[in-house]
Amino acid sequence: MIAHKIVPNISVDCVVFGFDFEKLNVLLVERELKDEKSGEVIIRDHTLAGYHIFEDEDLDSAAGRILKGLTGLDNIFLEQFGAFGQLDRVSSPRDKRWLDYINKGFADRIVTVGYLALIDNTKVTLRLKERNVSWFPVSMVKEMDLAFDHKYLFYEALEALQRKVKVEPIAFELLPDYFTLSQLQKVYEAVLGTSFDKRNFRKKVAQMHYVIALKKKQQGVAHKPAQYYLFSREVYEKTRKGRISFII
Amino acid sequence: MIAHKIVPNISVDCVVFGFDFEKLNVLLVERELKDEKSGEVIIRDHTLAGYHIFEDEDLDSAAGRILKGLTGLDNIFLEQFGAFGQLDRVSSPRDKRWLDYINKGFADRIVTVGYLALIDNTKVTLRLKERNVSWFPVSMVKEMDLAFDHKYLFYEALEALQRKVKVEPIAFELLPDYFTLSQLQKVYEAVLGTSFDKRNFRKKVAQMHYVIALKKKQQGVAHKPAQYYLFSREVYEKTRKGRISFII
DNA sequence: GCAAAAGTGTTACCGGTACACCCATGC
DNA sequence: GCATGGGTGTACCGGTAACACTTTTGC
Repeated sequence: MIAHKIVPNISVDCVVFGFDFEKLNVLLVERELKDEKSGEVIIRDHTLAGYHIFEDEDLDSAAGRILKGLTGLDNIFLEQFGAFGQLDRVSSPRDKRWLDYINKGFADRIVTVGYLALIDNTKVTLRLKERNVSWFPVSMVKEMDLAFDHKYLFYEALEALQRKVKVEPIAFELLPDYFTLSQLQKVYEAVLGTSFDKRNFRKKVAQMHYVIALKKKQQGVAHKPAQYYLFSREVYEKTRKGRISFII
Repeated sequence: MIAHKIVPNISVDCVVFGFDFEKLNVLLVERELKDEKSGEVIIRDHTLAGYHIFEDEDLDSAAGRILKGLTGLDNIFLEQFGAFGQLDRVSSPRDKRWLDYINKGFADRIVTVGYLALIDNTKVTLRLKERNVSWFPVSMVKEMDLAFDHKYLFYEALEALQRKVKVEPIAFELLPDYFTLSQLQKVYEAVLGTSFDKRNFRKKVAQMHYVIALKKKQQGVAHKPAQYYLFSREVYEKTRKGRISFII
């Protein structure tokens, strides 16, 4: 393995969202520091998935590399939601102690670029146990301790997700390749924190010609089996409407 | 004046838009390099308004500082539209030569944070002539030479502006405090590159209760004088609709 | 046969769009 | 009085929202 030189004052942090057909979850990494002598736990909290960028990679590659490391997946949906450079973002006593401890030559002043990542839960559950990484319901984050300004970054990412999901077909990134309309509805509801009328929802989806019914149906379920659908990006790109009107 | 230490590998670049009641313009800084002996012009092109951040300021402050320097204005509308860290963004021969020439200790690898700035033209026209800075019609940029990846940044900013203007009340940032409805319509048209029906546009504005008619009317114009309006952010914040529906 | 989720239509209202003429002012 | 931009209403259409029952399957 080649040793890459890190850029000491620039990092990327990924807010990775996943959907378990019930609720929206976020991927967090456990951070633990024990006193070397007493074994007493000094720090135990969580961080976003992030790391410094390398001298020889750009920002998107750095984010991709981090996600690949955590999930084993390439081609994850990734989009910036902001750059954060507050002077004090890395300087709480707890965080300073942590930085001293890991001692990798990071700067005191770190600007981080936040990436929103959406992943299909069904493709990753396996790999997570190998690492101190796990899914947490989005609703639980507000009671958790997160390192640095990561709680702030998390909420910025969540807002970006909520904004974008209304306007771009990104909800599909949280679902498997084949999904039912109920699952699709639940993603939207989980992300936006609302609920929709089933019939109206389906009428709307019916107008999205890029959501295509398959021959396949659910099997082995104790109710009327649902039709599977897929999202076609090609059809989307061809048929997207150029809505020019602006909103009140 | 205190000497601030710059961060050699992090900059901000501001894409400053202005509106002259006709078309959308962008503020660009002339860059010129002459050969010391022959006086021959080696580089003459334009750059965005940008500079490295200082060790003791955050990203927003850096952008604010740069704008203050160019326009004399505080409280300009400022919003990030992305962070850019391509490995080659600063490495064309021309740009390398320029960096050698100014020789301020910048790094080879610079990550820049792009800021979208919207300013009220009527408040700045005075100060510009003092500097090698001027307004260019947005439509002219495609034929211009811009430094580094600034043309790319410019178009990213323009797209961000077009996206946001449909969804947030930022068009007002490009207008004076008091404006007529025709002026408002023209801003939207200039930004989005479309045209709207006058009656429909006014019906829409009538539903924006945060656009408030004043007693004042235009004076000295060779036609029916127009009513002035103002944008009230307070009313906007109070009455904004929580549209939850998503778009096809 | 019953529990569980899938699937389906109608009506009422509102917002969007298309479209043409009169008004107030300066010169 | 004429040129210039300001200002206004109506009819149609399509999208959104509210609402309840039947269907298919596993057990």
